[in-house]
Parts: sequence; C-alpha cells; structure tokens
Amino acid sequence: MEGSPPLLSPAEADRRLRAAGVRVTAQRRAVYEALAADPLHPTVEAVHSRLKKNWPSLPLPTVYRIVEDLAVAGLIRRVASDGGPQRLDANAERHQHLVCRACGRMEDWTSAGLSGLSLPRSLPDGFSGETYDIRIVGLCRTCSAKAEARGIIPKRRKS
Amino acid sequence: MEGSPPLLSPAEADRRLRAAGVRVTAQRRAVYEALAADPLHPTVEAVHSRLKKNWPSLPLPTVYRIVEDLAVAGLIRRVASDGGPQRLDANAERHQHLVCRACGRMEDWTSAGLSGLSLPRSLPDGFSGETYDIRIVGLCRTCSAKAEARGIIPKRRKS
DNA sequence: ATCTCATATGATAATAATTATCATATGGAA
DNA sequence: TTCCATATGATAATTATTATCATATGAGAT
Repeated sequence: MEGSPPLLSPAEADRRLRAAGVRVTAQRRAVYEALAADPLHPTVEAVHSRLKKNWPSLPLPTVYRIVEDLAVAGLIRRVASDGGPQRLDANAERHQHLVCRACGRMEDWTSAGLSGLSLPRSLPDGFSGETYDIRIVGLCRTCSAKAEARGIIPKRRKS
Repeated sequence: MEGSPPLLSPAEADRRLRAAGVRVTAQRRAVYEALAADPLHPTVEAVHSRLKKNWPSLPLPTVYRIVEDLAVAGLIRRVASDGGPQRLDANAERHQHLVCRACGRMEDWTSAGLSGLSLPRSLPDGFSGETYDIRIVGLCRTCSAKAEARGIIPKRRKS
C-alpha cells in the first residue's frame, strides 16, 4: 500500500478551474477527488466505476469530458503509455513512472536526480522544451518472478 | 526533411523474426519496410494507408496483427503517447522523443547525455529496471509561434 | 522437389474506446 | 433573482482494436 499522492486543496482546485474558465461543479469535484484517491493511474473507465457508488447517474461520456476539462485546467495529466486506453494522473509533484513492460502496471516513483535533471541546452528547430517525461521500463516484482521461473516473458496486458 | 532512421538489414530482420518464432512473409516485410520509411511515428492506420498502393488487399486487422508480431520480435516498438491510437517506431537506436503538447507531433531526437544516462542504483519493490523512456515535452516550432502570437495555447490534436 | 501441418492471411463480425449531438439544468455575473 | 453561457444526462455515432474462421502458405521432414 502506498500513501495517497499529493493533491490540491479543494480551494486551490476550484481556483485553478476558474482561472482556466472552467466552471466549478459538484461532478468535476467528484471526478477530481476520485482521481486524487487512486495512485495507480486509472483509466477513464476505472474512474467512472469508482464513482458509481456515490454518483450512480454520472454517465461515462461526462467523465470523459470532465477529464478533458481537468487536464486543460492543469489539475491532472494524461500519462504516457504504449497504446490502450488513456491513463490519468492527479499527482501534482514532479515524479517519474515505473512501467512493467509485461503486465502494463505503472506506478509513481520519485528520483531526486531525475526530477532535477535540466533540459538539454540546444534543441532542434525552434522546439521549445518545457519538461521531461521519464519512464523507467522493466519488469515489476510479480512479472520479474514469473520470467525468472519460466525463462520466458509473459504476454501483453489486457487491462 | 530528416534522414530515414537506422533500420535493420533485410537479412537481420528475417533472422530476428525467425529467432522469435515468427514466420517470414512478404506482408511482414512490407509492413516493416513501411514503418522503417516513416520517421514520424505513424499509427497503424497510417501504415495501412501507406501500404494501400503496393498492397491493395492487405486488410487493416492484418496490419494490426503484424505490428504485434514485429513488436514481439523486437523489430519495432510502441511509442509512449498520451492516449489516442498507438504510435510506432522502427528506429532501433537509443534515442529520445520531442513531443509537442499542443498538436501531438512527435519526432526522434538523440541526446548523447540522455542516451548514456544510467538507471538509478536502487529501485523499489524488486522492480527490475531495464531502460529509460525519455520524452521532452514542449511546443514544436509551429505551435510555439502560434502560442506566442495569441498568448494562448492551441487545443488538443485530432490525429 | 514434394508433402505435411502449424501458422498466416483475408474477410468479416464483434467489442472497446472515444467523441458528437441535443434537450434540459445550473453556475455565477449582473 | 434573473439571465445566459455553459455543463450535464441521454443517446447515437465514430474510431480503435480484437476475435473468428475458412483458405492459403512457410518451412521442416521426406
């Protein structure tokens, strides 16, 4: 079990929404809270499921729209992944991701060194670099054990 | 215009396919060549379109299957992206990606420093790290110019 | 070179992921 | 409060991907 990731205070979250011209609604707060409570980079579908209990009426397309709104307002981000449904991240701190190439599991991890890495001095073309997105790819504990046992790597994830 | 990325020789490509237990077929060679000829990380759909001329009969689902086979055999990779259709890469050399957060454009770029970066000494849990996946996120020349002109960042990409 | 059979392809259907449409409801400025 | 631009809920449509199955073919054995 890992502690929940640093999330914005309700007041700060509201402030950022308004600053981006996005209205504050109960549904948007609920989606943000569901995301902030899940450190495993849930899919939109997963967020929707989690919300079923308290928001039985909230339809999936609305969750998609709200996710887009929250991303525009900078409350959450879409996490880079190798295809499959988009995965989300409400962790506001600079951090990296550990990605299992066998099962697709992805979790936050922070390296002081990597977090402090400065951008290359010269970039091509007039490209204006703003930040890094660093993933450490390998095998998670579970898949690593399996690979060791079988001498073969497992197949690609399903969800 | 950028030069085409380093690709495997036909003989080496065939060898790797057989080594992975994947039969060598004309279709698989064609898909690999189409991918090797496109440095802009095409989608499966884009590869299919490009092949239409020489392989009018090759159906999209087959391209999907072949892409999976080529990935298993290690001839190509799926590139990390923030949702949307999977994007592919036949560039076998260690390299990084420049990603425009506004239009989604993605291109190869190689930094000697980043390519040589060694993995953190200690990783959590028994996670066995193998490699980095590093993206430099920012604005491409085109979107950078637009943002400067308008004081506002453009909307999300469509393809 | 031919035979054989496991596997690939082509055609098609099905599912999953995401976006669009539109009538009704509501946040928040006046 | 009143009003209106925008959000939601319901639903349909589109896009992305995977499954199924009959036929064709690569490549090891004869």
